[in-house]
Amino acid sequence: MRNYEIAQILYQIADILEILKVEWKPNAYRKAARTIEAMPEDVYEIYKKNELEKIPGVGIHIAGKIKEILETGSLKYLDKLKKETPFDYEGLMSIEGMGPKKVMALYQKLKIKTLKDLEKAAKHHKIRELFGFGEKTEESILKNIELARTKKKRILLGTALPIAEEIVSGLKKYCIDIKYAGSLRRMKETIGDIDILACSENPEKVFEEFSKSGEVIVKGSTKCTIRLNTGFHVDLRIVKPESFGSALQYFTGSQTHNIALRRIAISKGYKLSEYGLFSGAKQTAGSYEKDVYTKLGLQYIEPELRENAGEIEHALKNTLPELVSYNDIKGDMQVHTNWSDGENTVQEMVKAAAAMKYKYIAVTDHAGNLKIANAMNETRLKKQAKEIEKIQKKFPQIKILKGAEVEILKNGSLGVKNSVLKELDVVIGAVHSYFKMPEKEMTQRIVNAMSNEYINILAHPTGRKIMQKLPYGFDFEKIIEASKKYSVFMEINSWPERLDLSDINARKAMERGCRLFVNTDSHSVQNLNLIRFGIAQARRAWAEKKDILNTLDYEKLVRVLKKTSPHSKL
DNA sequence: GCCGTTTTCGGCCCGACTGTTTTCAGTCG
Repeated sequence: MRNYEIAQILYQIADILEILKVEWKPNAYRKAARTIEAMPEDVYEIYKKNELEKIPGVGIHIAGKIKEILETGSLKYLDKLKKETPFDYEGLMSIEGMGPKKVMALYQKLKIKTLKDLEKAAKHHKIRELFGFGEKTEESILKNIELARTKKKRILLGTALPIAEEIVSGLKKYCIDIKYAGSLRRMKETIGDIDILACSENPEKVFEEFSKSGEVIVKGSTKCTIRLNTGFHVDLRIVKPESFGSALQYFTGSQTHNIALRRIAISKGYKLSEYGLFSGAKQTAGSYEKDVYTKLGLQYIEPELRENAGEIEHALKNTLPELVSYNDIKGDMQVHTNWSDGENTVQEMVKAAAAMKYKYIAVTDHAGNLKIANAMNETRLKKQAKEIEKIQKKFPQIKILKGAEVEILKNGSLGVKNSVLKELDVVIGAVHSYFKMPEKEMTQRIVNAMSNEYINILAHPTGRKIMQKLPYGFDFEKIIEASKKYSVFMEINSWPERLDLSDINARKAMERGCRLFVNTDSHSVQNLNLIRFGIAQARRAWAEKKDILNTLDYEKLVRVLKKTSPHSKL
């Protein structure tokens, strides 16, 4: 049972309790759910240590329920609650504008149980007759049912960021300041909607220009929401300059981070809102985001850390890590060319990397017997090595490492002979087949591969693809141990649908003493820019510069690849 | 249901927008 699943159960309880008009308990369950959802440590581990009640927001009762969930896989309390709400509350509440109160009212007055019932009632104009409902509510229900059918759920960070950047740059000329906020600024792997914050002397003009990008859903004096033709929502908020910092703080979230921050504000006699930090009627901070944190007695917290996953406690004690920066990367360690399945030549890739001021780049085309991806055999590897040597002479400012991405076979051996691997500067191992092996065998397979003396990097270690494919089952703890034992380093793959290791797994690995690489797995020149997504996940995992090995100078990097010093001494 | 250098009882983040009703409840973020 994963943290996510436990959180979902607690959210369900909160929803039902809210429908049943129970006071405050929904907040308590929701708070516990959010904490658990964002926690890097497995709840199961905490349960084993008998420390469930140490989780913030979890008291004796919720701890008992988590225990039951972990021990039996279900929860009697939830089953009982579900019986009290014999209608599809989840489906009904998934309709925009439908909350617990309306869902319950419609059930009691019209016996509406399902989305179908709801649609039918609306079409027959039954809803407008009810007290508290009206014609417009009925129309919006019909419209939103239709939209829910086509609605896209969350989208990848790599998809959302360019959209946001385009909107921001288009509106810039009408604004004093404009920035994207929300989960996008926190660089979360998926984004629910895009939040943009601006201050301007002519807000109406900004809203007018903004409205051209999509269909207007909500429009007030300070806020406008549009729907892009992909179904995706973009919010624009306009505030006064003296509130821009506090608004940026507020709209960056996360929600749990903000709630925690506001509680600190209250405990110090302040009130914190998007308009500023107030002591009575007097604003003590607001123009600059940093001031909000400073005035609350906190270290500035980078957006990527704002998940209420320990960052506030550290900020209070001034012990936050100095995160690896977006400029710290000195080279990319996984890059494909047209020797295998990449689009560009070695020279084009090297030239692009040099333009990024990289000090080194590893050319790591697929090698071995992999049927897909045009993998190279021994002869072609040798040929490519010669070409690399030629190109190296043309680009003295950047070191080109000869490498390969090698298949980890079913039994854990590598798809290329050791005598060939020996000649390479860097060897990347990856699982590309037999994803559904039993957990024990998969673990042993990967550990076997890592014990090979020439392998350096384990690529996209869990094999997950966001919103498409779950990680293959294996014991992550054992891989962490193998990583340290054999000096084979896991990567954070920057590809937006991979981001593998994830922020949570990367943090777990680093807490256990692992160092990582951040690579793009580029298949074209443009892909080299994906590195920012990988670095973002490293930052979300609390990585400092020392934790990321491709921040090292070339000379030190080579020592790492030659495995001459143990993992712990790097 | 949780939590406490104001409290073991009595609070619980805060504000915008919409639609309904006519001063506010519900929903959303």
